[in-house]
Amino acid sequence: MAKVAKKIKPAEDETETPGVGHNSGGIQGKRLRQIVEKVERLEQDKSDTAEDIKEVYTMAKGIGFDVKTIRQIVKIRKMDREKLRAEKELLEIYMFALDPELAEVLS
Amino acid sequence: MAKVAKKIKPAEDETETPGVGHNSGGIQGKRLRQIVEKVERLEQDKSDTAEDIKEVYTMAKGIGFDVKTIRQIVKIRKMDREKLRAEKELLEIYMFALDPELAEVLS
Amino acid sequence: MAKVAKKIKPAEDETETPGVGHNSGGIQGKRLRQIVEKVERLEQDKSDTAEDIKEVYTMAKGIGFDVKTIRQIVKIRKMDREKLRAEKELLEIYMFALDPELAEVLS
Amino acid sequence: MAKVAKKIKPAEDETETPGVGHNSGGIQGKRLRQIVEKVERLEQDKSDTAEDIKEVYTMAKGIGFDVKTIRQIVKIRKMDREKLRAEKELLEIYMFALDPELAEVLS
DNA sequence: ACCGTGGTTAGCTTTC
DNA sequence: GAAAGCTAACCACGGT
Repeated sequence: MAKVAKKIKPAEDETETPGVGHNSGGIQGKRLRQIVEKVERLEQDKSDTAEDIKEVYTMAKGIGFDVKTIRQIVKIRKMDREKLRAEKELLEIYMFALDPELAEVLS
Repeated sequence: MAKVAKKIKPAEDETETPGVGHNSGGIQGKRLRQIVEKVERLEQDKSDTAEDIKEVYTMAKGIGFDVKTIRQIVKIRKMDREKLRAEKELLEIYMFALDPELAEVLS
Repeated sequence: MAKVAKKIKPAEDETETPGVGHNSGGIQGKRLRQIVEKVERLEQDKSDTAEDIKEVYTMAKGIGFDVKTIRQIVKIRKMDREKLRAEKELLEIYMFALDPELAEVLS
Repeated sequence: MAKVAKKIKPAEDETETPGVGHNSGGIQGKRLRQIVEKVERLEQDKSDTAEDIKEVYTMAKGIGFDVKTIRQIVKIRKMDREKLRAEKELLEIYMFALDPELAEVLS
């Protein structure tokens, strides 16, 4: 179910009643617009970067590399990194189990 | 099976023998590494940006906004933009139909 | 790895031991075959329909219409429908924000 | 580049000048609408069938089968069929090379 | 080179 | 409130 600001109390204080009330043009409406625009800018960045990645692959292909292979390499290296991270995390859990204070210090 | 460099001719010229052959440590190996690392950096950027977006939503939720609503707004605004783009494209197609030369000039 | 039947209990009851075990020729194997064939029939339908769509476009082209234009029109009309749906959804979210109980009644 | 009916001749005969002209409301406009609606109906069929496939998988999952595995099976069987078809085609080519007339009769 | 499809992942929902 | 199931975005692939 959709709650937008479940149980909106009578709203004495503007700063505590955001959401989608009738004061959309007020201070909160401004805030909302800022948030929306911020998200949109970030999503634009994201797809720009995706474009850049595509370009790199296109270039690589242009000089004779096989794109599919490179994708595989990137994927495998990523898996390696994640595996490493997981192992590191496990190590920390062990350390914490053996000596919580020391683990806290080292982290 | 992955073909990495279709034209595996004797390779007299380094610049024409990319791929991941046994000369991985050579000039092409270096080039490949550069490409892979470039892609990895860009993908890191991309997921960093995804993180930022998440943070914005989390923050918005913290000050009382409903995340679902904001997502929906962002989605609709995006659809608006895409629809506009699609209509513009259709218009161009129509113009070509009516007068290809004029359309060419205006584009 | 592919897990086919997580709960591999001793299987006294056929109805609770599906999967692709060694009893492939048994009751469950039969069931599996039915499912696979059902899916295959449906996928056949799907690509048949895709063929039909292609034929319509080919015919349209044959009588002088521009396929790209028609595709664009279809796409825009689809976007219209989706946008309408999205806006309706947003409206509901807003209504919940303003008065959850009333919204519940109206939905 | 977008051509909608490249080089539209002066159009003396309505039946030979479809496309996107200014007579959109006329006989050709009607024809266009029929085509668009036909495509839309077929695309609806297509996604309905896709829905049906999903349902089958959901049901299969419900009785304990692993969906991913079944997908693999369907895919492999499809590849088999295509391979068979390719081999059959190759056989026909051979037969045609050896005895064109006989091949013609058998096809 | 683009479009459409299929598979994967993440977010949202629902249940315990 | 956490865990499981489901929907929808994302991404890589194959065909045209």
